[in-house]
Amino acid sequence: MSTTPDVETMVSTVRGAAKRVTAAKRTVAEVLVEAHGHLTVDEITSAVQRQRPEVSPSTIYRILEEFEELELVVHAHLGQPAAVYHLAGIVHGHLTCEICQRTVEIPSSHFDALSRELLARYGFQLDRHHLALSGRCRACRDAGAGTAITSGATA
Amino acid sequence: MSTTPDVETMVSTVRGAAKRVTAAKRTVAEVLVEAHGHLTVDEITSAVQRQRPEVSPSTIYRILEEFEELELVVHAHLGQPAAVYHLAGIVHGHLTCEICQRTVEIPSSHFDALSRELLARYGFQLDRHHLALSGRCRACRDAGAGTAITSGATA
DNA sequence: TTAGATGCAAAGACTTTGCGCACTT
DNA sequence: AAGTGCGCAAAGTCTTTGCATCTAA
Repeated sequence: MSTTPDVETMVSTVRGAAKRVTAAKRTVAEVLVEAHGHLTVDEITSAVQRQRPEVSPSTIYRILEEFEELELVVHAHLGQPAAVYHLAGIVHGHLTCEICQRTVEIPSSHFDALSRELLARYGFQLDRHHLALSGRCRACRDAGAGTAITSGATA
Repeated sequence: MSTTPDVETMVSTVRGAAKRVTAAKRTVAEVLVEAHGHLTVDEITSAVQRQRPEVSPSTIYRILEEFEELELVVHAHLGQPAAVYHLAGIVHGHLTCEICQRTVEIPSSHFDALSRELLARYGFQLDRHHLALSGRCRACRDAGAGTAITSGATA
């Protein structure tokens, strides 16, 4: 039921919800489908503007909000202030290193036991789309805090 | 090693770090010690200003930053954009309901197994001070999304 | 045709920064 | 006395909102 949507599916969903299919929406959908990791609104905006320079950030926000209501995308808050978005259906957890800020995606199955425990003990239904944990990645731990950013930037 | 600090301990730590002990810092320390849950900067500011109206938010930010460097406090990002702060030593996880925004604190022991798994599998050292998960609390699940805010506000 | 979507600009929430004076040491 | 820390105000980042216009249906 939660397979990664493609552009056509997304377009159909929008249409099916009695919303309008616009060029901006189509482009955002394309960008999200082509992107592999998570993208900030800024990144999405830049990518969209490469094709359609007139599209404004506020429109991106509105489109993402709509896509989220339609359960086409989900967002998460990782280490940085700006939220990141990715397609729904790619259900996974995020491990963000608080030193180098890099994020690793891990299968959400790692959360199975915890999830069951939280439900049983607290009646709390874990949202598997928003799983974000912070800590220190191996590289930064090895480097001993501080001298961490060796190879790249955000993944 | 990580017992909850009291005001005196905090003051000593500040002094020991060759930082100055000011009225504002003392008041922030008091507020944090007296508070039981986590507080936003806004809440801390209001509480501090009740005693010292001249203290400005920017000072609170600077003091919290210093306290965090001294490992006296930690902050976490729960559902809302504003970060929340609490004393270090109160190591626990946070479960935030994405409907009613209420947060429950749970013992971090729930994360033991997951923590071991992440370390073994990814070399990722989970930061037990920043544990924040979102999902739906029992009340909101029972109420069936939407009609959720029945009793109170943020805990 | 007509209501939803967009673009632009302004406002809003949260946080950071610059600067000169006050206060701790 | 010396220099850190503070108050105030301005700027910065991320996000939301208002409104006139445009456009998908």
